[in-house]
Amino acid sequence: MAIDAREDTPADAQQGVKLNETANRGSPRLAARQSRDQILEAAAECFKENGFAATSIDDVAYSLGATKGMIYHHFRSKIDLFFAVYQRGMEINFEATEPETHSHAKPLERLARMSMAHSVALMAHQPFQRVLAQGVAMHQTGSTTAAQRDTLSTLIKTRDTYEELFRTAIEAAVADSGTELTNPSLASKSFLAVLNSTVFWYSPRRRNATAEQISIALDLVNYALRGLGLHLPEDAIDDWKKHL
Amino acid sequence: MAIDAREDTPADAQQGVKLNETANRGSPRLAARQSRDQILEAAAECFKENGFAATSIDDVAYSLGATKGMIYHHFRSKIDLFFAVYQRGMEINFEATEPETHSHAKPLERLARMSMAHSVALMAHQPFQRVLAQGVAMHQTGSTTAAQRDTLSTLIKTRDTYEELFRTAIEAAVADSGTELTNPSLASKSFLAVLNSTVFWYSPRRRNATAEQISIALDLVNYALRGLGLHLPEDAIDDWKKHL
DNA sequence: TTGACAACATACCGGGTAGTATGTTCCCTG
DNA sequence: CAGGGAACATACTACCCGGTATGTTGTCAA
Repeated sequence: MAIDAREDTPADAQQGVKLNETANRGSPRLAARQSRDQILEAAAECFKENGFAATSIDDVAYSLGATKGMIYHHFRSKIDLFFAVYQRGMEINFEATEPETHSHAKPLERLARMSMAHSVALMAHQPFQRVLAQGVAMHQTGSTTAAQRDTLSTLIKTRDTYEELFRTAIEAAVADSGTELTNPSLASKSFLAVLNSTVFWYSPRRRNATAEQISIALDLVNYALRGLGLHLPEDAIDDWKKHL
Repeated sequence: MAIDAREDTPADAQQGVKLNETANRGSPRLAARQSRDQILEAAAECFKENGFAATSIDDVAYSLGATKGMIYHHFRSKIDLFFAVYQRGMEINFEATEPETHSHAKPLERLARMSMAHSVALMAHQPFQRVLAQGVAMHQTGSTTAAQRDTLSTLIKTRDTYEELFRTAIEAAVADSGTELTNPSLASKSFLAVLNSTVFWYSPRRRNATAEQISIALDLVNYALRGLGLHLPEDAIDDWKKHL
């Protein structure tokens, strides 16, 4: 009986689409998890659209066909909801990229694989990624209370360790190529700036845009690597092109 | 008598610093211009700190030691103020970069000079540049009324022509080098992404940070050019290093 | 001198929104 | 088959903030 749990298509999270009123009947814990996930996706979409400050809890609730009470049942405050979305965004990135760091491939190929994974994940989960960007901007400035600043700092540290993944991979690849970087910190910042640039202009064309995303990612990775003085071998490129 | 007009140091635009109460006595037009400029800088700072939506007119007024009435005397609405700041930011960029486009130097050097000018201006006027970024983000999403969307579109077009400056300079430099770009649009986007990346992490150390800024800009331009498959000649690099 | 106007400050209004307090409806356990 | 609690919805409040209406002061032109 626990399985009238709906397989929600993401498209279900649209404006005014009432949640199945007989839903959330199974294990309460499971139901809560699903609701929470739906809130996170809806919130990510809203935050992406209008930014944190300009998004009201009612906006998020309405996009779920639910009410404010529901959201405050799952999250203590608006900022808490934002933090949760941020965290989910980081989880997405880690799950996409971290496995590649354990690859036994050569440093250059490992870096390339990480970069491709990162870039594609970025385009595939745009709303969450824009929230990440907002969170970083938030951290540089004023997030009112001390408690908020604390949690935010914690979240940013997660991001820092994520960037650290690339930093070490970059240095390994450069060292392996026999060259050297004048300013490793700046280089890795620039490297990620290229990969992250899609956040500001990319929006998926249609369903199953993965081919398009891979193609873009390949170009970006190529550019970013050349900036470091590295070059992706032809066979590796062809390997990726098969996926499109 | 028109010159008790103060030479305002930027540091004067601090929280709670009352404007000289006997100021703005000279030509009313001149006084208005000064007030307007002060508002623009204060607003840029506030928008940079907390973002457009989270910044109140009272915030901006308070940072000037003035009141809401003063600001509404110079600007019709909050969004109008934002647009004015945006426009000022674009003016800054054009004044810095556009002269270099008329240079008779070789395409590569011209592109390099443009990029350096752009990058340094970006770091020297950070608050305005962050407002530019916000404006772009705003444009991608929802800016309520139709009139606002119109003016915003106009402003974005200014930005597009600015990017066009780089686009053509990039293609000229690449063509001159004998190579070719697989995807010119993506390449120029990546190129600017590198140069613009400072907006998200750079904050000036102390007074007269121009040396630091030039040094950073040089690294960024180097990276961005290599991404295109180009290389800045050593003597050009040395030329810039003299300025530091 | 006067009065018109620029350049503000003060006072106030109304809509929107974060957060809360309180129902209501199921489910699941004992 | 109670009744406790999870998972919401409804109703309400208090506050913030954009915008306006109005007051005040100095200046300049006639």
